[in-house]
Amino acid sequence: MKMTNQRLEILNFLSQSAEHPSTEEIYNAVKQKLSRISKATVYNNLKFLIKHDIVKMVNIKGVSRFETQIRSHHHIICKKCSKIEDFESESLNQFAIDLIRGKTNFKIEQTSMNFLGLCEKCAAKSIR
Amino acid sequence: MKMTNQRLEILNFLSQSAEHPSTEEIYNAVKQKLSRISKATVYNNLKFLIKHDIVKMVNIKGVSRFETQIRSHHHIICKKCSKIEDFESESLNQFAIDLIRGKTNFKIEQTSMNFLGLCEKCAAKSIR
DNA sequence: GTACGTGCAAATGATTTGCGTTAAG
DNA sequence: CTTAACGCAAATCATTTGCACGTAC
Repeated sequence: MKMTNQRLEILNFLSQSAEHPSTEEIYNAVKQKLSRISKATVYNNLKFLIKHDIVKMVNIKGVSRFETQIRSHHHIICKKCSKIEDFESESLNQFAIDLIRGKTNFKIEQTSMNFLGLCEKCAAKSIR
Repeated sequence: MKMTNQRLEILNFLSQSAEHPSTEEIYNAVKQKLSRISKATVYNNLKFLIKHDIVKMVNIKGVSRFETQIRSHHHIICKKCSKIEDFESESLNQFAIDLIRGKTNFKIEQTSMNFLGLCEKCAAKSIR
């Protein structure tokens, strides 16, 4: 793997970010450090990092958002404000994988669970 | 709810389709019956049907795909060929929901799990 | 009759591509 | 050196929007 400044800064930004930034947000952030970086480079690198299982992508309302793949975890997403909360449970993963094995011939490599609903704030607001 | 021919045909096509067609595919199929239908109408109706929990959307490699919301089920997706297999398990849903309740204040309304890996065919091919 | 849905064409936004240049290993 | 990565601009693709007209209720 060839390591470039651009790749490093993207990864650096992603690993420090608790949010799940979009391509646009990543581009703007990295631009602070590498003013000449292009969007194509951001796209290329995100694709590269995903292929190498370093970064993970979630699609929320048609927008791609990214995060570093630290450990397998899942997302709890607010339907209204798009806020994402991370959620991790090894037992849930194991439960799911055990269940699937035998039922299908797919070779499962990765699980991605999204739970959709309302966050505390939006739930409070919607009681009219 | 106002029911139109366009809406009916889209729904009709989706409920007969075992695949998970994209907007483009839905448009082409419905065009056979309603030759004057526009893409905007397809988009509008899909959005409408999702809002009313009649249709569900999955995003695979940046492309939106749709299916009728018969029962809550999950997807097993091939990373290579994008083939989608449906997978249903009430006990898995229950396990996940029970686990989350208490850990977070989100009000979960819907669960969506995607399992990524290789289908039988692609797995066989990749043994080089 | 009226609000909502439709078809069309143009606009927008995200992502990809082609290509000449640059830099990592 | 050589190959992968970069930056830029143009191209493509999915989706949205504005608007005049049509139709379900």
